[in-house]
Amino acid sequence: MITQKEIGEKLGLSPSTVASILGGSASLRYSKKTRELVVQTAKKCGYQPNRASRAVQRGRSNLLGIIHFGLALEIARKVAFELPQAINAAGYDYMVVDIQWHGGSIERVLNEMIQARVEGVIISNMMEAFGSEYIEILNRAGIPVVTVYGDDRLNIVAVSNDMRSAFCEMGLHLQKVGHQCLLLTIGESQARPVKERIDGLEKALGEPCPQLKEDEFFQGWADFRQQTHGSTVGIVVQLKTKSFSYDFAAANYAFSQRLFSTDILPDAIMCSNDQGAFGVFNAATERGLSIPRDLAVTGADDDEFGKYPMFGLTTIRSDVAQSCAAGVKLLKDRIQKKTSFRASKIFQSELVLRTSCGRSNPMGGEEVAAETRACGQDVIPF
Amino acid sequence: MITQKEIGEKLGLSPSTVASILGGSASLRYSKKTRELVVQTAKKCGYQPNRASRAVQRGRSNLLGIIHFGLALEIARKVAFELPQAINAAGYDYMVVDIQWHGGSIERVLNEMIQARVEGVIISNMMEAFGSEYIEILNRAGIPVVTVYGDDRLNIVAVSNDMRSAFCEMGLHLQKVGHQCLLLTIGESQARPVKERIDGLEKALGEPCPQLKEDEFFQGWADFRQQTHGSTVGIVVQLKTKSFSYDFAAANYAFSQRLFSTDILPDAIMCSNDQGAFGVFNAATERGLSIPRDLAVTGADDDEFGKYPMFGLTTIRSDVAQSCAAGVKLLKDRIQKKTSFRASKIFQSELVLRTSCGRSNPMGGEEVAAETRACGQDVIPF
DNA sequence: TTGAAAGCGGTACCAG
DNA sequence: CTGGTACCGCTTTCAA
Repeated sequence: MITQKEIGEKLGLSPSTVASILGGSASLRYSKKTRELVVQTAKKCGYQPNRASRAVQRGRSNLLGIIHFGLALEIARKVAFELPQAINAAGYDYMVVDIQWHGGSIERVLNEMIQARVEGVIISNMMEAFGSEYIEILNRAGIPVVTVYGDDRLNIVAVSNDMRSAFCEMGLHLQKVGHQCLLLTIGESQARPVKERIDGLEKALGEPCPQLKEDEFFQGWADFRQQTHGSTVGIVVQLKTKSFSYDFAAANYAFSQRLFSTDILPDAIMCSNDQGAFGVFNAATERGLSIPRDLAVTGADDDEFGKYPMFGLTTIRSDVAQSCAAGVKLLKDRIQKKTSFRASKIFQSELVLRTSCGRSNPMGGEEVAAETRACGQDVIPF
Repeated sequence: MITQKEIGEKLGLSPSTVASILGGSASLRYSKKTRELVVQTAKKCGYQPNRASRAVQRGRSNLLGIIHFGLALEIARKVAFELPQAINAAGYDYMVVDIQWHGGSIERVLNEMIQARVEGVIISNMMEAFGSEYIEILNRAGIPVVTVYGDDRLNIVAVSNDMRSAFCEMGLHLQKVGHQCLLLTIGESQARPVKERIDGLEKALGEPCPQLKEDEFFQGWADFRQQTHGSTVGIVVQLKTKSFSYDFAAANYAFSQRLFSTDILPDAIMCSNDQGAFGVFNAATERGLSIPRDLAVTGADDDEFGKYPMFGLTTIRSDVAQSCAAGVKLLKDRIQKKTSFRASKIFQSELVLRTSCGRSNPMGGEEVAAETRACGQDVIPF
């Protein structure tokens, strides 16, 4: 790989001349002839600036770090797709790391980022495993952090969509079409996105829901169903999920198998995301149950698969590009010290009504005709 | 972020002393007291080496580049998961880029890699869009290239699994259980992994198959089916897929809808991958067809979803970790000039028999009982 | 056992 | 218009 110095030697020019011309900063002061000569030679020899040298000299890397927690969820892949574009648009380059790629070692991932001297970090779908001790590591290194679709309990700047309003709307709709016993499945996380889902359901029901672990739930399920028959109720069931991976499909599949084997069905199962809903669908099919005839199922995230008539999944859609762009903007502001205070951002989502929740009008022809409804409002707290 | 120089100033030591101790190379020559002092101080102050400075001085980045073409396919995500681990195990760090993240601009991605001075590049699931002009760019920059599950027509070192043997085995099995008219759907790529699938099917049939574009296929389908009734035949149908994205599910869904609307069914549809098979499943369900009662469907890649009883998808399983490790090893050898010649590697795969291909014995209890059968042999050509 | 010094590939400032 | 020079953070060699 050719260097500026070598180009200078080739042309009988000093390295600083070549540097000024290729660096672009003061290139206009040089004669057109020299400029063209240098630029042409550089191109001919395939010169590309050395990012590392530039970073050393400038004292800044121009890099933002992106941290993922696995890309199994389609929503995470949407973020993975949008963030780099938003970052480039903001004039930064980026480096991507997935906690899973390092066997779950968060510390190692953070050290890589610090060694690369990233100027800021964006964490996608931040899980609880990312505790305050890790935020502290980044703080000590002077690296600001923003999370997109993550937990904001650690006093981090967070961008998210208003899942509370969305799940409330969904709960209201389920009631409207006649469902009374609503079951919400969540994972082991107690992070904000999860809390919002629960809050939303409770708001729709007008009362708090019991929140049970899987085993507790099955101990009381039969009695509960009998006693509450005829009234509108909700239960939150906390499923076991592996840490560092979102195996919602498997968790909801296993839970549904067990649930269906009791032969006592709720009216609707609301899953935290579409992956979970697919797990319910699989268990239902296996058991010979039909959705939505025997029970309704809903998800969240608007995965591609849910659009197919096999599922026709009622879900919640968020504008991922919007959130990613906002996250990058907030991070850039923090890097440039434009904001010293916490300035999270919440966007509204859309309720997408398809067939799985038992709507009256059936699906259309070639494509599933989906209604959508805006949920929540764009909010800037603090 | 503290530097070695600053640690030296703090302790009244010269920067080179600090450097030698923290760099590890010659640290044993220093007194135990000095060593511990430096190491403790560094830890206390959160010192982390500056990757860029180190790269500048050493003249090498210690980085390998990973290029993806989208992570929608589960097999691509498996590669994304395994490669970093294999790379770290080989003593390198890595940078990851997805062509999709840059709106499909391969050139831009390559320039990022070159500017980061990666010492080698691994391309995952390389598509045809990655033409010889791009290989040429990397060659000129002196960067060796290896592809895992990619095309090897460009004279690149390639690691792959023996899809020819696997598809042959699958074709033979389908015949064994009574299927005669076998339809193989492929995308627009003519890359080696695709060719191998076709070759495998043709080997199983003992004769070449006609290869048709979607429209051509439907022109002759009814006649063809009638004329070949009672004999074992195969057709390859080339579906339209978007470049830079593997939307196999959508392509196979659309094709199957059209196919099923003719009311003339093949005995089996073999898809290039499981995603495609899911598309067929969706179209079949929509049409009220049952798999495998009305027709058989097979895939490849062994996606998680295919294991569920909803699909019970017969598929082909490859050891991704094995291929990734081999790819990294080949790349490392090329970087260290241990191999000047082409040395690709082919591993065997496994045929996973589930219910979708219409086997006699039905699925078991909790899990789908799958038979598996080894396909092909580990081969080192050249 | 320690430190001085050269150098990696750039950037940026200033003198001529 | 062009070139000299200092410097960024780190590595490595060699002399003390």
